[in-house]
Amino acid sequence: MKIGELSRATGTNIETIRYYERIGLLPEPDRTAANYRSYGDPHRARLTFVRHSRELGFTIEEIRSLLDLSDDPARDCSEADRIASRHLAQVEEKIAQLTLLRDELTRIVGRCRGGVAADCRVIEALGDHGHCESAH
Amino acid sequence: MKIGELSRATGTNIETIRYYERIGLLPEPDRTAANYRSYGDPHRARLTFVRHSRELGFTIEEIRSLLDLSDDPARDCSEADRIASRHLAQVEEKIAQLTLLRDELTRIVGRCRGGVAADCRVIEALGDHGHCESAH
DNA sequence: TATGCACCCTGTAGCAACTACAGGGTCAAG
DNA sequence: CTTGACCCTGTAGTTGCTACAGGGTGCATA
Repeated sequence: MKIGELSRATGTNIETIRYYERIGLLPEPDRTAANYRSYGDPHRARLTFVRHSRELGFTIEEIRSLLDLSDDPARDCSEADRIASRHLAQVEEKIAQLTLLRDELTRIVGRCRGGVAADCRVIEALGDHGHCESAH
Repeated sequence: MKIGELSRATGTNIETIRYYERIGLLPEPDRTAANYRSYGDPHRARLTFVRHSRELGFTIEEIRSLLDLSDDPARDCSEADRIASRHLAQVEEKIAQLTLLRDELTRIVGRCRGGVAADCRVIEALGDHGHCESAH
């Protein structure tokens, strides 16, 4: 399959596929006589793995480790679990942070009573951390 | 006050202060005879505004608009409210996304039973979107 | 007086993870 | 035989910083 087909099959931008190849996340595919990239099912599976992992928020380096692991079926699975667990912890931390932030923003937005900028409670709140209820 | 003092007073990296000046978020300060930047209270207040807004997740461009607004006290406050409300909506959207993601990751991590990579449920789940319960 | 040290300056390059060209080649249909 | 869709390489841009390299300044101490 050519790069456009792989792109459609996986919902990945063509430029992104070439980028993944450039950084060594995807192997270099064979080329046709016209120097077009030619992909097979293993490429598609690997790209699907990468995209799915990216959607779940794993970094490229984490994905590299996970791919290394799956390329070596005899290795112990615990590293995959460790990477995923650590990532889960980061996501939970991010949710906690954003929740504080949302509460703060809700308070700030709620203060708006219209009028001119000189009296704007939103602008006032942004300039003065003292109005905040939580650390962020 | 010199840049190091401003840095300590606002908890902002020196390089970041110079970066904000370069992109026009902070005005160019006066210079001493030795060409050192010399800041006053208005600079500190403006930088505090910027940092606080950044902590709340506003983009540089949003902050630019908010600063323009506060520089012109006669303008209507509604744009500030609009920017903050839109940002709040984005934060809520992000929380919702991350919550789905967290649930998916929790499911994936929970599947790990140890063993070798060939049988790894984590790696399997990453390679196959079909295991997922929600869109992400 | 020398010298160390903390601080300041400019300018440029790097980070993540793409995205967007510019400027060209290939191929099948009408 | 030309039009249009597709492909190629290489480079530069995005956001919001951060990290140098290579230099100058200012003050205290030996």
